[in-house]
Amino acid sequence: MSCYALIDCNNFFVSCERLFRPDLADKPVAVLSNNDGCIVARSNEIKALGIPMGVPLFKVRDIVKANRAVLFSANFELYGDISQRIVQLLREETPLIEVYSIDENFIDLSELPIRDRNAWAERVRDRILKEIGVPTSVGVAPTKTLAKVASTFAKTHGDGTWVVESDEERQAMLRELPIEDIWGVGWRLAPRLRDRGVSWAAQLTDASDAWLRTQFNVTGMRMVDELRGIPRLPFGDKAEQRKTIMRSRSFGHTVRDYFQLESAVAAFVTQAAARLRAQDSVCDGLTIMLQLASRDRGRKRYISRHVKLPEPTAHTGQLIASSLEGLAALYDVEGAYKKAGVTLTGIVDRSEWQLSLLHQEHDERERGVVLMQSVDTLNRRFGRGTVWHATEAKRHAQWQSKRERQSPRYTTSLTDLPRLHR
DNA sequence: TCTGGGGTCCTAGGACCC
DNA sequence: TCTGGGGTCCTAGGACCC
Repeated sequence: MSCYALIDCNNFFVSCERLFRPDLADKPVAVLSNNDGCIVARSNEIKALGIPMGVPLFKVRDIVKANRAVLFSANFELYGDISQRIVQLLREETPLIEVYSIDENFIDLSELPIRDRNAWAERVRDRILKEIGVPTSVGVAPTKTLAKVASTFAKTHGDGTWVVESDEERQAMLRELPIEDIWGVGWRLAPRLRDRGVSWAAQLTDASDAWLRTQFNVTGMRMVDELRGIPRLPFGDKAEQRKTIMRSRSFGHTVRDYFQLESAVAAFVTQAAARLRAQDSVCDGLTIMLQLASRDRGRKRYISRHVKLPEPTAHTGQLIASSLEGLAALYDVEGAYKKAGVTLTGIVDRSEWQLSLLHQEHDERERGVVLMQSVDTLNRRFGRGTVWHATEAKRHAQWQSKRERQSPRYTTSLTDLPRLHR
């Protein structure tokens, strides 16, 4: 039978900040999103104050102040580095790992010769806590969705671990799981299901497929199967192959100047293209998106334009050229913009696409790919932005987000090393 | 001609997660 | 309680073509 583990880092960004600030161990601590806009990570003390996930900072400013909560701007360089150390540790356990997000890793335990899964889960949890210093919740179950549920039970019902071995245990867990806590049921679906008398996950797995199909699309049906113990989600490398890749950022200030938009778009394309090459793919189109500074009855307004590429590519220069066509078509001198973004679409494996190529064209394209790979290697080794495209023109980069409360890059920059003595 | 069927591409936006 | 972040996937509806 299939068996997956989810290793979920508790309050991850907060845990990373606390690694170098032990004085904050039992204080209310939160981490903000880019541009210091929303709260995206909360210590238990912050959660206890009733501050929800993703809330805009301005809405909770008073309660933050009254409780002397400590706020940090997001420091992704630090979190990314700690995350990589955890992945490395897990790889010592098994190569069958899927890096799901910066703070979540799945492991396929199906084929591993483990006699006692409880003991395994506890040992892994202990290792990450002792060797890296980050507390985790480890859930083990027959599907990825159930492992995710188990990891939340590890927090609420267990001592950091929760293992589902039998079908009785699976059903017992689902009888205690409110539908809104299911991975894939959000604020829209949950009230609708409750209206129809469904409050617990077990009621979903017991429902007839005919009825379920009237409530869910393909994604929802997949989710129910997963809860029933039937794996429907891909695992491993395949799961990391994105069908779309997006990079976007809100500006620190409203932007009107075309050249600043150009430099922002070029920077986003550069990042997205590196991600595209990292999964060894090419794309055949891209969409440029701008968010307008003005609102329509409180709603955000977006405009977008899709550009079809002359041929599939992963070449940053070609992608930037096409993206600027799209930007020029969207741009209005009268416009004021809050945010820009780029989405790469029509993504296919490079090998798949190469099969359709003629021989003589092949060499020339291959040289472009090799050049780009060298750029990626340099930027990986010496830091993002070591080699960059002229259009990114740093002198125009006044669109950068706000980061007013960022902690030092303790682990990735020599100038930011913690000091023991003055 | 405004029409009927079917396919594809684009835009806008919904829904969810962290 | 549904948005002052970022990201992915999905779908409805319109335009356009055959």
